[in-house]
Amino acid sequence: MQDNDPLPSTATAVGVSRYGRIAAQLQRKIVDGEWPPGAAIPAESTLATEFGTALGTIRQAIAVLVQEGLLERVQGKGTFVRNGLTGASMMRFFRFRADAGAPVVAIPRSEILSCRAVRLEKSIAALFGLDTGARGLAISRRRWLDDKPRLLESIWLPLPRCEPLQRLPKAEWGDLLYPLLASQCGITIHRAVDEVTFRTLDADQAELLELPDGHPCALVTRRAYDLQGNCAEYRLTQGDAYAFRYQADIR
Amino acid sequence: MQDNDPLPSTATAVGVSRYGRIAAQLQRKIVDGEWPPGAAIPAESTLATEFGTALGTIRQAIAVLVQEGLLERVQGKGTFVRNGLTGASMMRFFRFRADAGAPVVAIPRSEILSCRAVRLEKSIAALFGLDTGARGLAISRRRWLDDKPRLLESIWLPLPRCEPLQRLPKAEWGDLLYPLLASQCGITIHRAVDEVTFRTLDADQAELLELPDGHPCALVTRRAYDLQGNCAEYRLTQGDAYAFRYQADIR
DNA sequence: AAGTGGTCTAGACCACGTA
DNA sequence: ACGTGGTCTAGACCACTTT
Repeated sequence: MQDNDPLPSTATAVGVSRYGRIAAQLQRKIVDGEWPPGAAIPAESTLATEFGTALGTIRQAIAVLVQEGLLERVQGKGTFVRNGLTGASMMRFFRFRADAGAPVVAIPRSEILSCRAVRLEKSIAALFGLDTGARGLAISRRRWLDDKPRLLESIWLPLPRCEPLQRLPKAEWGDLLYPLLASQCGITIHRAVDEVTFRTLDADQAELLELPDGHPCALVTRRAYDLQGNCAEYRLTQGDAYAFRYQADIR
Repeated sequence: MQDNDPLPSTATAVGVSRYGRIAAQLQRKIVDGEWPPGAAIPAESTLATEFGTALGTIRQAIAVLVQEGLLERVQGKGTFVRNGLTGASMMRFFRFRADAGAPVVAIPRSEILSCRAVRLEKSIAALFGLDTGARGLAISRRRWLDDKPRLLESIWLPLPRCEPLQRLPKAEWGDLLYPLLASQCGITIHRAVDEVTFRTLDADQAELLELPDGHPCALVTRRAYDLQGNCAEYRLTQGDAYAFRYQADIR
């Protein structure tokens, strides 16, 4: 019987139970990239003999990570490491295009207005777990759908980690940030917390969105977290309030 | 070994598995009121002998209902039927009071502006599973916090079921609807789906909320469901858009 | 046919809450 | 001390997917 280190690692609610410790060890393998996104993890029976426990215990450990959204079980095929968020989910807050009932899943085109290294505001630095005055990347984007400007985004990223993006030519950015964070910086965004409030647009913002000055807008504030649970992005997104729609399920 | 009816009953995703069927049977007991909200259900071991299955199978059945939000397990004490929603959760969408960081949990005072029987709009009747032209209860409320009007609510209820409310004097309504639905009509609200959009107030609404005409407002559309999964309430809530705040967790 | 996860059994001992 | 749910074992057979 091997009975390894407790390994409280990150966010996994690890009590002292066997399956909790195993779950933490499996999570470590995912976080360290030993089991990359999309890959299948060893079969339950294999893990059971490896860890020297009963099958049911391994199943319980896997259930924890499935619940956390890190793993996905597929009957008859295996258990797979989930890919991170793509970032396309931002559109779920807005209902652009004709309300033909069809949920909009199209990815809006991204136009990078600016991208430069800055000294991070105190609160953002703290969010990233950095010291006050630490450097970060500040990105400003405008996003288009159906040849109309729809969203304005201000994005902050921690700078030692996201340095590769600084040297990347704008032409190679593409329309989605998270795949870029994965390929260039090795950061997998796995969870995000969004907060929605309402504001009005100032003159500059209104002009960029081709809306009247003072027009009401929805402001979505996003904190995105990597596999280790560290915040790796702070983002403000603004769009026409009248195009805003959000659905919440309350149990 | 007893192997009772399949009992697909309501929303429980009942495949053909043993624990699925047992989950459906347990749910039936809750829905029928045999196990009322707050009560403890029999111990796992008791249920296991009653159903003639292994303990683990019962545990799996209970897990399904816990996931659905119908049951709650408490270590060392037992497994309990959860109380329905209180309705106080509407306030989680708004941040009134000074932004002292403290989440507002206070229940706003309810002022009933009107309450009368009407012919339901086609779409609402369909939502309730009633024929077009069926009757319903239409309620208009204004809700106060800190001696200021904060929210306007329009509520529709299906009428054969909610008849007791029609005869109830306004003085006895109190501030929350759902406890009233439970005590007067035997309806337990167990789940709700909210949708948030953005509007502006018309003159009448603005006056009632003591805001300027045309002021931006958030509109929350709610469909509330009872234990059987039938819709038992349709509600529109409007409040100052600049006091609106909603947080969403994306995994 | 072989391998995977899904279901199920019949036990055991532990941790927690209450009396 | 007792009853509850929480953890764990060492098997078994089934359903699904791929070779």
